[in-house]
Amino acid sequence: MCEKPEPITTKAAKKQQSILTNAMMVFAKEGFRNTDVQIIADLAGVGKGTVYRHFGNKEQLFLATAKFCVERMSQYAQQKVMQEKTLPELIEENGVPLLLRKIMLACAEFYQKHPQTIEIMIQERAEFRESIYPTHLMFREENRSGLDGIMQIGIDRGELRPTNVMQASDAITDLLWGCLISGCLQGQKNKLVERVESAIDLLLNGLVATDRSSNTE
Amino acid sequence: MCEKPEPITTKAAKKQQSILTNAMMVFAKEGFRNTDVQIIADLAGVGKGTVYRHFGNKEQLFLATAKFCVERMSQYAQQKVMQEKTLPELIEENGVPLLLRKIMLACAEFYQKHPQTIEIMIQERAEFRESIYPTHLMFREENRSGLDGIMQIGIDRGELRPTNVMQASDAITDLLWGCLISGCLQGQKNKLVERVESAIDLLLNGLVATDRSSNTE
Amino acid sequence: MCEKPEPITTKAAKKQQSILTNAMMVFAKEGFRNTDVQIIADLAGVGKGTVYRHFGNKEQLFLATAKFCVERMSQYAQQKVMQEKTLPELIEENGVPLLLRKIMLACAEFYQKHPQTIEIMIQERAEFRESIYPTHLMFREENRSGLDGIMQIGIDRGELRPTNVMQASDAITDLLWGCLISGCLQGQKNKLVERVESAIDLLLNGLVATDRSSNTE
Amino acid sequence: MCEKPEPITTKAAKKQQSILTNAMMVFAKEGFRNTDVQIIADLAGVGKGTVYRHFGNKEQLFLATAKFCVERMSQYAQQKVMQEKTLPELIEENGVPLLLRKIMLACAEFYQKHPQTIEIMIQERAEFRESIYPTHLMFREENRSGLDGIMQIGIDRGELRPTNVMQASDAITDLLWGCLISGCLQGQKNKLVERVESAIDLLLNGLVATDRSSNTE
DNA sequence: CATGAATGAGACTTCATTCAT
DNA sequence: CATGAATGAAGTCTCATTCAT
Repeated sequence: MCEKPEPITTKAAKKQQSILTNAMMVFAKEGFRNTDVQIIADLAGVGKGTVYRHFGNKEQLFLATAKFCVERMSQYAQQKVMQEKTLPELIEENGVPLLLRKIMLACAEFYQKHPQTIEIMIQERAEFRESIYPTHLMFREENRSGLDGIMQIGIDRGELRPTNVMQASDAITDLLWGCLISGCLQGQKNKLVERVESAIDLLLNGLVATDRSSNTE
Repeated sequence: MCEKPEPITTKAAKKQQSILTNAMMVFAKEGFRNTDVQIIADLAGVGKGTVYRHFGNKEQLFLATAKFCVERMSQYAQQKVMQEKTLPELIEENGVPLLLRKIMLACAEFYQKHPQTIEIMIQERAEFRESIYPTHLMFREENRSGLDGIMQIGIDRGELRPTNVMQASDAITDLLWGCLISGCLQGQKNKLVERVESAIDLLLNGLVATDRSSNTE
Repeated sequence: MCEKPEPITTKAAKKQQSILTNAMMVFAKEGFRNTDVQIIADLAGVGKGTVYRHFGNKEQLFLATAKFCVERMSQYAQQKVMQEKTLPELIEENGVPLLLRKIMLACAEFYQKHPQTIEIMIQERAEFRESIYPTHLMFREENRSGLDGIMQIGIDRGELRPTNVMQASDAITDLLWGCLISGCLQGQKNKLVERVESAIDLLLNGLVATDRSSNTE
Repeated sequence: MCEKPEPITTKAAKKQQSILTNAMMVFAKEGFRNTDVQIIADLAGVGKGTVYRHFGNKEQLFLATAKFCVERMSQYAQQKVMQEKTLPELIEENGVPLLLRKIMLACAEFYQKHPQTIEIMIQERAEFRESIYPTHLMFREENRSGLDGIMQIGIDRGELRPTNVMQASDAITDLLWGCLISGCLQGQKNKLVERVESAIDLLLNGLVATDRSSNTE
């Protein structure tokens, strides 16, 4: 039961985790510039010096926090969508449109549970502007080929209209982010999933009436 | 008629304009917290005290700047789309889908010309979070009924699929914002229009292949 | 009586003077690193920000203080020795050996009155080491040609032994500094003049018995 | 009796030596306040705690370093000058003036080889000011009687002019220090010996032309 | 009404010292 | 006895805001 898993690594890691978790909360709540590192240290139950020992300076602490957030998101979505299956299995099971929907909803779920992550991304841009490449976009780039691949398969399978795959990837991701950010700004952090859901459905099926003989009938 | 364009007020107004314009540039480039009010005063060619006399404090200066940005955007889009015509005329001329497309592109055009506006919106959230309602969302709310109305007409005319109008409005606006922000973050401020264009087209027509009957046939 | 001399320049200059004077005292008493700029500000009766406004940062404040010290020394010695006369007049009046003696004693007098200056020079070296050229050595370089010139004249007049002028200049200045520093370190800041006096006399006349004929006779 | 040269003590002594040697280098290069004890510990290959165990605190470590420097100097000069001979033998061999010259040059040689020692002395004053009696002056005091004695003998032997012995001792030592410090500050650490040599020669023989009888002849 | 010098609260960061391991 | 992670006091510097001129 009590397997005693590497005590040394664990203790140091625990402390780092604690600092990052609290940093996430405080940065999200107060904003980067408005955050006093002392507060984070206090909440994490460590001295201010310890925070600096581990992360160097406030900027690096923030960047580490941003990375931490995105990684948690990545893990969550991976687990939620994949559930130990392979991509072909998932496509076979769901079909491409439904799979895309599931992926987006999995992301939305995470952000609804941890809306601080969105605030952190906004803070990151607000503070660093062009000087760094946004953490969550790095995640997006890393997974872009996956998304593009799925879309291509969807087109090949005749489930998606034959469109430019990259533009479609951008559109679906931009839509997700638009929903998340607007949702946050409107103070509806607890309705992110449904907002994303309805938006994705509209994107998948289109707003325009498909001709459509049937309508006039 | 209006023979004396009150020179005094005008001079004061000019100064305010100058301050706001420079504030916009500096806030967008440096971020709210990283901006020294002195710099804005210098660029505007006035003393620091004057800035404070006109705007009270740094926060109010920023908020005035944000409002200034959004109003400029509003004017631009209005003019670009309406061109002295009435809404019914526009719909008759373009049809609803094309009109929606035009509206979105007009907005995108403005933001591509003045990407600082996007940065300002990000700064606004980053600094004030829940404490104020975002300036650009106020614009969105004000024009929501217009957008909703157009969509309803589209549905009634059989040009749009019969969907929840408010959800569709949200989706199209979220998509716009997603494109703008992601475009900015990716350092592609000069491709905002084409990004919005391809995304809107996808949203209008949908990703999923329609009347698949024909495909399988 | 009350001539009202340029009030603007004077007021700003007065404040700078006040800051420098107090900086000199505090730096000399506490050492550069051990000095809190706040203390200097308090003593000068200004805010900390004012000190930074005028001098940029602590290092520049210190360097300005060092320069201030050396300039005061320079003025003092100039006035004390020259007394409105020209160099030839002085030489004619005193002869070279006596003039050298007077110069050294004038310097020594200043340092005895303001021993902080010596401490400042020590601090300068202690803090900046090779990174800057010592302020008081710059003064020394500037006046080197003068000293060398006097010595050359002394040799030409047969009052000084024909030695290497530059080495002699170095020796006499090094002796001065050795006296000043050692005097300070031994806590005999109020005996600097007499220490210098006796040392200079020994250097002028030499330690070795001049054979010499007369002695053995 | 003491056949086992206590290996434990020796090992500890080795560590102390290593710490002191490295402390000397770092203190001389970085200055007292700018030195991070961690750096010394790293260079010495021990933990920071060990440094504190051995020396108590940073100040005591520095003072120990200063003492270490002066002792090394003392040993060097002793060995270089005395070479297993007694004082009378040396005087007989060289005569007093030449012996004085040798002593000064021996000191200068050491400082030229280890100019850090000079920096350490400057640091000592810069940091501690009146609070401690300078380490190298303690050495000077200890050997003062020796120097005074030699001078007295020189006078008695008719080799030196009959001057105040203590003043002469001070002058010659001050001259040495003036040369060392000025040489260092001018960035001529590798010319200390020649600087001292020429200065001492001038002090011994004087600047003023002697027996001017011959001149007028 | 405009100005910009002065202010000082506030936040980052360093590093001497301690102490649990 | 050695270590080095943790601590927090202390000091630098910035900049929003004020106010005398």
